[in-house]
Amino acid sequence: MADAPAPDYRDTVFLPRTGFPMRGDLPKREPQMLERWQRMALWSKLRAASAGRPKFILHDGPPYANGHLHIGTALNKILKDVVNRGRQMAGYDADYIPGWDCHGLPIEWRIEEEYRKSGRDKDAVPVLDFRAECRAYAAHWMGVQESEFRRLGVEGDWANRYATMDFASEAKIAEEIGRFLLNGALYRGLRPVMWSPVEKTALAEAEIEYHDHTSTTIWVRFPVVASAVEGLAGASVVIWTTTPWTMPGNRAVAAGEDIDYALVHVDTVADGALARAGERVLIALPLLPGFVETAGIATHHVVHVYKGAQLAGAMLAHPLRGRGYDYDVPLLLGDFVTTEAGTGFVHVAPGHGPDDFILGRAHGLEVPETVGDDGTFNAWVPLFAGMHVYKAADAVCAALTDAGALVVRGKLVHSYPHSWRSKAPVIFRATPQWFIRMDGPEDIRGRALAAIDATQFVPDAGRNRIGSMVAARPDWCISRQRAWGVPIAIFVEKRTGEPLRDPAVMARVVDAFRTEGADAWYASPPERFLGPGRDPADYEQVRDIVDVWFESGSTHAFVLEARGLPWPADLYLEGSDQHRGWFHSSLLEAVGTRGRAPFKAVLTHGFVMDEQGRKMSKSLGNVTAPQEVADKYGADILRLWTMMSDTTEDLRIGGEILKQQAELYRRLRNTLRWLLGSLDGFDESERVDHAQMPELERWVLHRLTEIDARLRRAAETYDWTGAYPDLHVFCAADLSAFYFDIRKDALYCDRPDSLRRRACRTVLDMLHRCLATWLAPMLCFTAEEAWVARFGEDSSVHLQTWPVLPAAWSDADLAAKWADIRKLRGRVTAELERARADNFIIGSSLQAEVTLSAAPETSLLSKDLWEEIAIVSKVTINPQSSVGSEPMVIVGRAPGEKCLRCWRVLAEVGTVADAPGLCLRCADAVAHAPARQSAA
RNA sequence: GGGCUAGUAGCUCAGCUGGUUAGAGCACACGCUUGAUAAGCGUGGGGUCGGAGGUUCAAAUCCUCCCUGGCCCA
Repeated sequence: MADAPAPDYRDTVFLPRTGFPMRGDLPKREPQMLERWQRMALWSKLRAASAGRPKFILHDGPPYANGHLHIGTALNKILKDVVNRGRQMAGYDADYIPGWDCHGLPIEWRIEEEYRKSGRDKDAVPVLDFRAECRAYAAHWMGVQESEFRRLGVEGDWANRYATMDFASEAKIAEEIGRFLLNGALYRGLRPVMWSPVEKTALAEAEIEYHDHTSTTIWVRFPVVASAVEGLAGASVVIWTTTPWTMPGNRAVAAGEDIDYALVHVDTVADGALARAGERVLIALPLLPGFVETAGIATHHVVHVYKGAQLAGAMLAHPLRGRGYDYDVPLLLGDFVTTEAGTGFVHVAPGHGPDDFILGRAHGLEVPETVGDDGTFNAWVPLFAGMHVYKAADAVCAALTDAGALVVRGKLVHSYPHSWRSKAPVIFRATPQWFIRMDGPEDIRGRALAAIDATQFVPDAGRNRIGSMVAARPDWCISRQRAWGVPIAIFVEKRTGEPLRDPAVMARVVDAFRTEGADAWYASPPERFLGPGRDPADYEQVRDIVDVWFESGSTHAFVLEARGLPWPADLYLEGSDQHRGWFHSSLLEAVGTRGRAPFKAVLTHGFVMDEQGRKMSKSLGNVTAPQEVADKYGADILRLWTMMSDTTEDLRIGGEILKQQAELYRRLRNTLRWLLGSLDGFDESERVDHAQMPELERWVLHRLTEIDARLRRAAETYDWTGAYPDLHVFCAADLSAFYFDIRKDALYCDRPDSLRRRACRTVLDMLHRCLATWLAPMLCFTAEEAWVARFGEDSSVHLQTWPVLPAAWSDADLAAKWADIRKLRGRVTAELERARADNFIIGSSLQAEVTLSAAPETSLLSKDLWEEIAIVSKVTINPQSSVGSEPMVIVGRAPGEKCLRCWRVLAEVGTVADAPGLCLRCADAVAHAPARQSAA
């Protein structure tokens, strides 16, 4: 007996047992999960299961069908997916229809590029063939992006996704334009627009970017020919401009009302200066010193100083008078004139600038169309006909010099608008365009502002941002001179110049588009739409297409309304750049046609930066691609990253950050794994009522009610920031490091019928159900795996709703008490550590005996419970506590032998006959518990 | 250049209606465990709260300016 081997009790211990692997192996497992959901038709099951519940509609803002997903698009879609799944599991019917934006310049540009590469001429190709190529291109990328979105776990009605190029969409877009036509808000006007001579089209603000550009600057004399003011006869007004090519379009000069202007007599000039001794010029007084130097004026004296208001009304000569520019040029007042640069006089060309246009219109000036589509001067323009405006500087300067009008010529590097596609500089050019008016009888602006007030913004700063834009924006120019889009399918009566406002014509157009697509506009003769009784010769068929922002601004009409979904949508969710983009155009479109916003709430997120907070760019090599993350770590890791970030601000991503996310994931996964293992063989008969549970279990259930409230609030308000980090802390700090660690003893070693163990397993069951369903919106793959591991292949966590927790579980007093308990426990673990480090008294905490004294907290629990909570073998509570002093913790070696089964060190070990090396509890357990079944 | 917005430990975030030695998780170091084990537990180090002024008895928290990012606009 003395040398008999120690009995091995390992098989009598209830260790965790589960097939749920420790390692996620997500890149491999996730695609299999996607196939499984496809097989089980999860989407239709979801819709069927939630039929009759309150609808939740997040209306998808369409990404552009061009190229692979980038991280920002992935972030956006994941966030949408979590919001949708969250609402679904909170008890709604969250129907989600993803969609794409298909028309527009970028795709058209790509097709043109292919043409150029293969030496084909775009203009020689029939427009319908060209459009067909664009359509095929967009369709291709829609397919690519769909599979990339789905790989990220994004769930939605993919089979019925929408696209702006669907025939039904094109028809609806035409119909929406028709609404503006019929209600009078649509008009044709001449306007200076940003025009790209390279692409031969007007550009939207979104299509413009600013780069440095070197411009020729000129100072030019405008001789005064008539003025009510004494002493101006024979003098010249000097203007300054950075765009010499606009001189042929000059029709006025503007001065500032309150600016002081000096009448200067030039006495002497430097050699080579174009300024002339003896001449008199007008210059804004603050700008005189700079001008004198620039113009090479050696000596001068100021004859008189006038206010701008005094000068107004003077009549000037165009500097090229006698060379085809013989009209008079009035001197007007403009509030846009400043003395920051130039001469304080602004040359006004109504066809070439917004300020110029507005001032010209106010004074009834002509708006000459001096420049054609291709950026060359029109044939009627004297001196410069046929010349390209970018190459006109020398010619204009030569002509001005010849006319004796040029005072100085210089160069300036400044920020100048360029086309974002061709990178070429753009010009302002007056062209006929179609507009939706903001301040007509329809009062789109006023109603849009009211709609903004009535909308919930998350975060609230968005309201201010979109509000100031709407308040300040000009009329909406919706026409584009391009091929790939929905035509502005209307006719203009040649006799009156008025658009034809006939609902029957609109209806014919819409019907044709619905069955044949917008190509019908190009493929059919006009009489098909005009109908009988109208002579096509009397009408001009508009060939412009509509701004793509108008199309995407109409998605609410063809995705929600046309499909019978609730309108307005509950939520629009996009990046913060969409304040000027989709939120904005959707708002104006819906307000203009339906009088209110198409959304009840707007959520915005920030942009994704690299780990240093810098913008991602190929040249910096700091780009993180969502596909690579999914392939290397798994989509759940990317989803986790999204939800662990503060999405209201810009977020960061990179190698280190992703590694950290993988660590966070491991904690969540192992929590689920241990739960599953510890619930092995769980039977309903084990359940214990809340009232019979130990306080520790009731405390866990209390914590569940807190997390539950947190998540439900997130689902309701869409503000998920911090919700999942809180859940993670719960798993790490409350469960793994505290509750699980404490309960391992009871779970592994107690008799299966012990109340303590049954209560624990009851709680573990609840924990598993809560964690799996709570994590499901974020970790859609892993949560499913953890659900199926317990409830079988036919089940799905996504068909569940979040458990409704009994209100009785919430117990604030208990929470306060256990906060104190954990504080004291912290002192014990710190003391145990010191005992380990300093004196090598103990290794495992079960080798320790702890004496607690001198504080009221020690009486919070009984000696036995302190042993449980502190995971030590013996606790002694010293009754001689003096109230109010710091608790004293003394650590020693626990007396007795180590129980071979539960490893507690107790004096009682070995006292039971037939149970060598066991404590009383374990002896009892071994005697009464059947040997464990071997794992299946 | 203008509007909006941010800058708290190596990382992700709390704290910010001004008030005890600024917190958490992760990472890191050290240790324990070897019955969650390519896991688990504990202890610890680490921050002049972007910078400079100012208000106040007291500022990460309020004000001003500056620096560095970001989005939008010009």
